[in-house]
Amino acid sequence: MTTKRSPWQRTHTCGELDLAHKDQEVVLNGWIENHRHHGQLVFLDLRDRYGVTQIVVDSEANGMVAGTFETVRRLGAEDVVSVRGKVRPRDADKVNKNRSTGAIELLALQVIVLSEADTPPFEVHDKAEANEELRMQYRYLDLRRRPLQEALMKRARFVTAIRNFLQQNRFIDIETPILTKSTPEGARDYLVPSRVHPGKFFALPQSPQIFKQLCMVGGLDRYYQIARCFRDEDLRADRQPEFTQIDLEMSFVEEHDVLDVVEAMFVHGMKEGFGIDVPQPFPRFDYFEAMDKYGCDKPDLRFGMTLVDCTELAKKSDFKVFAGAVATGGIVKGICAEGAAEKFSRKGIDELTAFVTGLGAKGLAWAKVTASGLEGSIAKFYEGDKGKELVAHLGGKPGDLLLFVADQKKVVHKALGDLRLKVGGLLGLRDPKVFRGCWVLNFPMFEWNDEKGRWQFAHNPFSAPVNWDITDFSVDTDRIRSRAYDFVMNGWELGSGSIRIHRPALQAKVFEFLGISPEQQRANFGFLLDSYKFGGPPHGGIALGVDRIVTLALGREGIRDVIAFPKTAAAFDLMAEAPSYGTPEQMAELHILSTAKKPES
RNA sequence: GGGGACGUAGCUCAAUUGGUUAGAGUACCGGACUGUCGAUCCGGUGGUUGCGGGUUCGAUUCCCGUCGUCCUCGCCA
Repeated sequence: MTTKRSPWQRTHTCGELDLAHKDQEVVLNGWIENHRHHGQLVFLDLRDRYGVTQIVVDSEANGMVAGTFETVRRLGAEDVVSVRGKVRPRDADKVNKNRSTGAIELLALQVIVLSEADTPPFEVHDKAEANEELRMQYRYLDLRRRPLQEALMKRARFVTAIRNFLQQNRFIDIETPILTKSTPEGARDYLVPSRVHPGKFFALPQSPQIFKQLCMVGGLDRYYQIARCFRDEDLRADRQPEFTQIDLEMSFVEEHDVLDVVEAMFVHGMKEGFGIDVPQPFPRFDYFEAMDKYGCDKPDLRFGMTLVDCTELAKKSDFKVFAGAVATGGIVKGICAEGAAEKFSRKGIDELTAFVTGLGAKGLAWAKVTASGLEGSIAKFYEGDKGKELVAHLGGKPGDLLLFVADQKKVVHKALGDLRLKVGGLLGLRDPKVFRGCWVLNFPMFEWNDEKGRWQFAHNPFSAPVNWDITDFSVDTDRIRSRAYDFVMNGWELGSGSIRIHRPALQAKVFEFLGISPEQQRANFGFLLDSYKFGGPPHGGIALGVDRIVTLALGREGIRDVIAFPKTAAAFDLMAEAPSYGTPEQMAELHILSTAKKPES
């Protein structure tokens, strides 16, 4: 084997030449991004991952290899070439300040075509627009562009920082199976038929949950994995059928141990990966506190405008809507939009009203605070001292806009919580360059499923109840809390975890309450339950969504913008055209008969 | 599974109330040009208006169905 560099191979990248390389003879490799012909003088922009360098091809240049100029005349966009040339400083008035290499240009001595390109289906340079369908179909072309390259490079830096941090904090990177067992609760599984076991299927993991807990039983103490997870559910801008989590688990810990280490890890990753300083510490909210103040379990802390309970004041008023809601067991809450009075016309408020009624509220009560009192739909019910009391209760001042919803608590929180976000957005309070994290703890353990007519896990079946000694889950079920926590930033749920149950009797009791028979427990989780019989340590952990974190940090629209090869909303890979039909031979070997009608081909 | 938006030249878009030969920019091809950097100038190629059906004298336009993309509700323990 030769170790010698071939003559066409690059000595530098397209992003690194500057005045320090003056007069050097170098070789660059890259794609033709643009070409500008001036008769006997041609400019080429040569692009690689590192940047763009201007190549000058002068038909009268000394020392240029014969035929080079004719070669260059035939070049087109996206052709791959090797250019040997001499680095030449540009005149001061010809410097391109938009490029790192803008102070120089490369005077070509020889150009070799390494690969010819057809006219691409869309223009590859950054300024050209192309619809997302086409960009996904020709993803390798979109990958040549800066936005995706930047996202992938920063994503890699972030993940590397996370790995380094966890390695230094005694976590072990452990791989868990991709071919595993289907679980009955939770999201729909992707199934993989077994050839060797007729009629049986593996499932792709929705997360490594059970395996990471088994790592704790296995005495590994601290586990982590940058883990691919699979869920066969309908997609959104922030969901893909396969996605990546920073998954970790720790033994002999309580909530604060997990939260502290994850918070430090996250802050480190944001700094190293994206250069973003995230202020610490992150507030830690009890679930009900978050619901009361923000109307949701993933508060956006970039601005205030918290929900204020006005139920007591509402009782005193003659406003039938308020009184009526209270009389039927409902509540009244309001938000105070600082300085927003003049920013919302009557029409603007009508739009807000339509917004909340679309969320189930019956209407929107409002008032503008003036120097003399209140103006607006509820003003006549809150004249004089009553009005002053209301304004003071909400912390309002002249120029503020007060917005109220009266209804059952659930409706109020949904409507007013979402309204808070909408108004905050309209007032420019949700700056994408500001990052405010928080924790929400002690989620309800169960939630009622109307459709199935039974209780189900609100978080996951392994989350411990706050009270270890609980014996009967059927008493005050809706008030039982679990030691589950969410990691939230700017209104996005970025991570979720819990302290787990590690005692088999308690785990069995939880399953029993949810109507999962001992036989089902054995069939689905037997190996986990068995493991606890041999000494399961107290443990807990969390999983953070890498795709969402990167999307948020870079201010992108959706997670497809930070994934190299994403799928469509219908979970289809437009480039690979996956999934595809199995051949009859494959199907037979896998003991599979499809009931789907295959379109005539 | 439900709702909504979109689908016209390789790409990004336009096309009056349903009316003449479906246009523009860009890309591409050809020509001119030795200092451009989103080069410029001149000329040219390029269309199953996603697909199928219907209404109509006439459909890019209206209706139905279907396919695809995106958003959203359900769903995502």
